Amino acid sequence: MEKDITIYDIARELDLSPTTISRALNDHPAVNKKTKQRISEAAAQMGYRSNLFASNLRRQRTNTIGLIVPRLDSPFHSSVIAGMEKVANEAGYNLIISQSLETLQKEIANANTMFNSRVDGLLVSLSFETETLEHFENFVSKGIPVIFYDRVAEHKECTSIVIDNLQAAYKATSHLIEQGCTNIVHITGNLKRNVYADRLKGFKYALIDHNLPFSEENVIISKMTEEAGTLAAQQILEMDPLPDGIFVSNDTCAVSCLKALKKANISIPRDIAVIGFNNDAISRVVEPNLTTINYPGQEMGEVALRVLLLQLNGSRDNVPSNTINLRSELIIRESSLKSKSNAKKKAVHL
Amino acid sequence: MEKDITIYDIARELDLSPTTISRALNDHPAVNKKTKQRISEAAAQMGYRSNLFASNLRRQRTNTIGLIVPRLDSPFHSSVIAGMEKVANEAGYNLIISQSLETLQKEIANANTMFNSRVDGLLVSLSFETETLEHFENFVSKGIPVIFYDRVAEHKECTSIVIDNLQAAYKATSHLIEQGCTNIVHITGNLKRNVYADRLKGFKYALIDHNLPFSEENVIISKMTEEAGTLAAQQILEMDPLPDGIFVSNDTCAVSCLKALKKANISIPRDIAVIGFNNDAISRVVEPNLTTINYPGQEMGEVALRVLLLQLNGSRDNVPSNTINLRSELIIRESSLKSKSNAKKKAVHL
DNA sequence: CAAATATATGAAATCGGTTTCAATAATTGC
DNA sequence: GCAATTATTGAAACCGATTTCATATATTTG
Repeated sequence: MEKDITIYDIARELDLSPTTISRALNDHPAVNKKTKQRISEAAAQMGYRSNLFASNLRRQRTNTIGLIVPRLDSPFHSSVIAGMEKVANEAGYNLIISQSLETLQKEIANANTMFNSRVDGLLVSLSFETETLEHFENFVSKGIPVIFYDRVAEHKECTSIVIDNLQAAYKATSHLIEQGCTNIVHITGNLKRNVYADRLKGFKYALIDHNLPFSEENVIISKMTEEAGTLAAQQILEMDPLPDGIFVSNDTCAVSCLKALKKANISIPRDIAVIGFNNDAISRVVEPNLTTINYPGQEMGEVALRVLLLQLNGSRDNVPSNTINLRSELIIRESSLKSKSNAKKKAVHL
Repeated sequence: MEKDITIYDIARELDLSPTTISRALNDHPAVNKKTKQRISEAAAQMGYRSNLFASNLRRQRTNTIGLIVPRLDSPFHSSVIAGMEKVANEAGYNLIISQSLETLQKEIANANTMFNSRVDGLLVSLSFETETLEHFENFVSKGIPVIFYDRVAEHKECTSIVIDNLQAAYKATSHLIEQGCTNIVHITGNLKRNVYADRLKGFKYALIDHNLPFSEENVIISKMTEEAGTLAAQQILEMDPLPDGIFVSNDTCAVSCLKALKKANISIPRDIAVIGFNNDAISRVVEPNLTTINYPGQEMGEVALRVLLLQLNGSRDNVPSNTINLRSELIIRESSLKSKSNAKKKAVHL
């Protein structure tokens, strides 16, 4: 446990001032090239490492970006994070990550920690419970950029990054209708969240545009977990008449629902067609393969981080627009194909 | 963008010294209760927030833990991280996360970043390519605890957290043999990594103990991805005679292999029994359901972090042991049950 | 009641870079 | 050859909290 080498040690060694050492190590133009050379050699040889705290303290920035996510153990969020880490790493930023576990209380606590850690920017995907954005006002009023992605909320100072959930749901529902479904159930999550509210809207509009009735009873609000899918299946099995199509707001829930229906001797897609959302790995494994919406997680993460970097480096008012929409697509697989003849029609880009 | 409130501002406001403010905010016993009360009220009212850099600079610690992981978008690693975040958060630590993407070069770069960020401790699961632990010597020689988990390597100063891969593989292989398999293929990853080397050993020992021949040709080394599973299936289909059992070192690869075999009209488990590793969600979705080893990701994350906290807070020599073994278990499902009569035998704890 | 102890507070140094302002040395222009 | 400009370096203040050591007051003890 030897003590750290500081720029003062290097300065003493080379008989220069700490000022020059600091400048040289930051590649400041006002330092002679040869001096720079000598200094960087000495630094390497002496095993110097910069003290980021001293630096941060003085410059008032941290090169650290905060991330608050509902759950870390979700395929979608882990691919988003993978994308974020990649871009952040390349740009020399650290990522501090915390999870709200879908509770408002933890989301607030995490936001405060991030604020005290003085992150340069914040990325957030909201919890189920969140109603207002008060706990992010600290950031906004200090000019720290906050970016919402996927589970977003309107804020005039903040950029949001989403896919067009309404349109995706509209396409999915329309596809079910084209397959001959007339009595479709929609399983979705907490309607406080845009993703679920928008998908419900898309579902509803598709029905209306195709002259089908919309009924509240055909909408099941759930936690969207594996268990929730099983429960939803039970609920569906008690419906009379049975629906002939189900549009579920994520694949985890869609798959467990599908499995439970199969166990009850329902034929998929003949009796009931099923569509999920996310294009998780399980959607390609379940039998029949699940029709779903391809959701660009990694790309969303990369875009979110790039937009944040723009706001950090560029001028503050450099924000191109308040909401960025990423492309998503309907991936048609067996679970929704009632008419086999349609099987050729592969992927519909939205 | 108002300027920050500091303890000096509070001191001036209350006509006290910064020393007292600092102590009061840290709940130091030598400050009068009433004074503390006044100070914390003033702090709240003035919107004070502690400057962690100043604090870190002075105390020479960061309350930050570094994590280097091969990939963020893996079900196993995301559950590990979820566990770590939970414990870290409760203990008031931040987690800085980066991914090596299975390359040594990025692992080194990330380790250096962590070192410069002066993390209080480091958690690592090694990349495929890593051969030596030189890039962690910085930490060790400064007394910064480094903990390896899952993909570990021997280091006399560092704790490792693993499951007993050898035993798990032994049990899995023995189970295949009990089901009547006599010609078993093992698909696994880079043997530099303990997890794969140990599983190979367990595979080999089980064969030997049951008087079955071990042949190098029955071991397929792959990247363990979805594509690798499909490729491995092709390789297997060209074998003559076909094997009657396959033990794969992860579920992703096992499932894609199983799917490819089914597509080639191989009956699972009748023609070939299949066992995976990890107990990912897909193992419960694929048909037939996949026999696999349940791998306690979340728990491993929690334990890793708790051990690290012990080393950070307790005495440096408080390390209970160099290697911590977590329990894993064989979960028997249809994909390996050649004799249906055995179906009752549910889970074998290791 | 004096001495000893406990309680409460503050002055000043410190952590290690960064930055402003000033100074000196080297170079250029006319 | 001298003024003007440019290149290079340094002294000292600063960022904001923590901590050591000292001091003043309050309380207890013999």
